[in-house]
Amino acid sequence: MDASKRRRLERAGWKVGSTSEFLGLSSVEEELVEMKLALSARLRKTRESGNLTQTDLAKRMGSSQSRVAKMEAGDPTVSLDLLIQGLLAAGATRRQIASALGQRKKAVGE
Amino acid sequence: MDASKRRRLERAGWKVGSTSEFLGLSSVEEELVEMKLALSARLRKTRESGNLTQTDLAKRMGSSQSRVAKMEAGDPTVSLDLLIQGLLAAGATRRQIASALGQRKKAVGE
DNA sequence: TGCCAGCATGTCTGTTCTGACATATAGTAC
DNA sequence: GTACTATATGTCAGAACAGACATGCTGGCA
Repeated sequence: MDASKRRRLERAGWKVGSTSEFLGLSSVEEELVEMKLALSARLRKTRESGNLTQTDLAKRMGSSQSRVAKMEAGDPTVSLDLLIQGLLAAGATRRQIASALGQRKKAVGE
Repeated sequence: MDASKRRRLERAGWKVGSTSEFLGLSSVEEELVEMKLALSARLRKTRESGNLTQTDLAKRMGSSQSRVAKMEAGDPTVSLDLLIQGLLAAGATRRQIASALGQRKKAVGE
C-alpha cells in the first residue's frame, strides 16, 4: 500500500552506497537506482573515450554542463530518459546501453 | 543547434508508424522512441504472462489503470522511467528489460 | 603568483510527466 | 436487455524534471 507515497519520500535523497535495505526501498526502487548508477558510470566512460568534455556533450544534446555533471554523479534529479539520451548523444549504441543496463554492479575498483 | 527546441516541438505527437525520417527526428530521438515502443510491447507481454490486469499492475506500482493503458499504448506522455518501473513491477528481470531494450523492432506480426 | 579548462554543486523558473478521475468502448454472462 | 470486467482516451492539478546560471573547487601552465 502507498507505494507512491513512499516513492515520493524516498526520491528525495538516495544514498549512493549500498543503496537500499536500511532505507527500506522496495526492490523495484532498488533496481531502478542501480540501473541509473550503472548508466551513469557508463556515460562517463563513453564520453571520455570519445574525448568529449562535459560541455561538449552538453552542447551536443542541447543541455548544460551542470546537468551532464549531475548525470555522471548519479544525482537523483536525473531521469533514466536523460541518461539514455546522454548515452546516445555520446555515441553509445543501443546494444551497449542495454548491456550496461543489464549489468549488475561491480566491485569498487571498476 | 537548437536540439532542445526541436525536441520540444516533436515531443508533442510522434506517429507510431515508421516513426522518423519524414518528421526529421534526430537519430537520438528516433532511437529513444523505438526503445519506448519496444518496452511498451514487452510490458504488455510480461503483464499478460503473469495473468495480471492493468488494474492489478497499477495497484502494484502505485499508479492507475489509465496510465498502464497509456504505457502499453506507447503514449508519448509516458517516460522510460515509468515503463521500466512498470516492467519491474510486472516481474520482468533486469536482464529481460535490457534484452528488450537492445532489440531492434520486429516486423508487424510480432 | 594569476589565469584558465574541466568538473562539481546549489538554486531558480518553466516544462513535462504523473496519478487520479471521468468517461467510452468491447466482450462476456446472466 | 442489464451488469460486470478489461481496456482505452481525455483532462487536470500537482509533483518531478529540465536547462540555465552562479559559484566553487581542482589541477595545469605560463
